[in-house]
Amino acid sequence: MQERRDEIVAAATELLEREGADALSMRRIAERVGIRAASIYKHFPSKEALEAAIISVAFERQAAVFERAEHDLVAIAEAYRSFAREHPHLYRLMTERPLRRDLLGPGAEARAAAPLVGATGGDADVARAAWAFAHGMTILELNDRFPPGADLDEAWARGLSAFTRKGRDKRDR
Amino acid sequence: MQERRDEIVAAATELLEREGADALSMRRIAERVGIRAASIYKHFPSKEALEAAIISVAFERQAAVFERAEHDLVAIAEAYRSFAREHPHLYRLMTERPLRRDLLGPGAEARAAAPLVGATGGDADVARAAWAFAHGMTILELNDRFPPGADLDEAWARGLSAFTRKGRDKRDR
DNA sequence: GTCTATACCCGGATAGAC
DNA sequence: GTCTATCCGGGTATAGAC
Repeated sequence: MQERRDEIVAAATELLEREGADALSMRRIAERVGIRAASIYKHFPSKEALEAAIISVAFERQAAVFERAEHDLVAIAEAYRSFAREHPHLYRLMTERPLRRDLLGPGAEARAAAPLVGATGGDADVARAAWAFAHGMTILELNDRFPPGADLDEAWARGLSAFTRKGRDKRDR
Repeated sequence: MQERRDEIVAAATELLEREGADALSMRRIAERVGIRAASIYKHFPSKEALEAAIISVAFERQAAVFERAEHDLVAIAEAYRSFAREHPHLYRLMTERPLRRDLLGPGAEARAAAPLVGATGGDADVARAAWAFAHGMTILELNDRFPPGADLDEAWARGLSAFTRKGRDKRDR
């Protein structure tokens, strides 16, 4: 009977994506499933555990998307940005707090990260820098922090060129 | 009698820095000032307005720090990271939500941003990319998102070199 | 400009019956 | 595994006296 568990995670994810983190209460989640809030505790020990399940599924979805852009840093960056724009509340839940890794599905985080590591030639420092850039652009855009007229495509291009051989050649030519 | 107003902002900032965003309630703030929560509404129309005042002061503090690192991107980046590590909860308040610019002190945001724009030679796209990188590194570090052994100094160096002439020369040599 | 009192709403979580 | 009932806590904000 893991089906009910999955159903709760799916309902919670949909609620989060539609209405944001403030709407993600045990009562609202239960309402969507058609049960009472207390019953969720038969499937998850705490709200935190349920959130970790939401995040685990989201990592797997991300991994599936990133793998399709295999080994191309620019394509991965585009997929990263698109995922966040399509699921802004989910993306925030995934990134804006420390991760409860002990509650995540095993390997989920690593699977989501693998394509980027591959695309940066296995250099972990460069991969981290590239991720930081991508996350920074993404979250600042979601939070409306750039000025209204800002050309974000151009800012992305300027930043990404730092992490690609081709980009450096082009800029320094 | 703006003194009381300033006193409230100072008390709220201290409370935020010590105990984090969850502790920042009108009741807790008032307690620190030695008044009742209801009295705060004689000085601020809403909690949001009080938060905006906290952020305005924080921008001015940031501006003062960044100006000391004038025109040197690496020095500004170091100051940026240091500010966030010294005031993590304040930094989160400043960055993790859309800004209520209509409630901020005039020019505060621009003064904090000016040193970075200057250091990137006035190229707004590069300045935005550099800011995104710095924010991404900073917030991911604050949220413990990098692996335990990660060499963040090195990741910072790799990313920053993208935005400096010197860095590019060195890497491509 | 501060107080008391309160309206009004929400949250996570547990006990115990069925 | 679901329910009802409840505990216990918290929050922003307002009314009206002083």
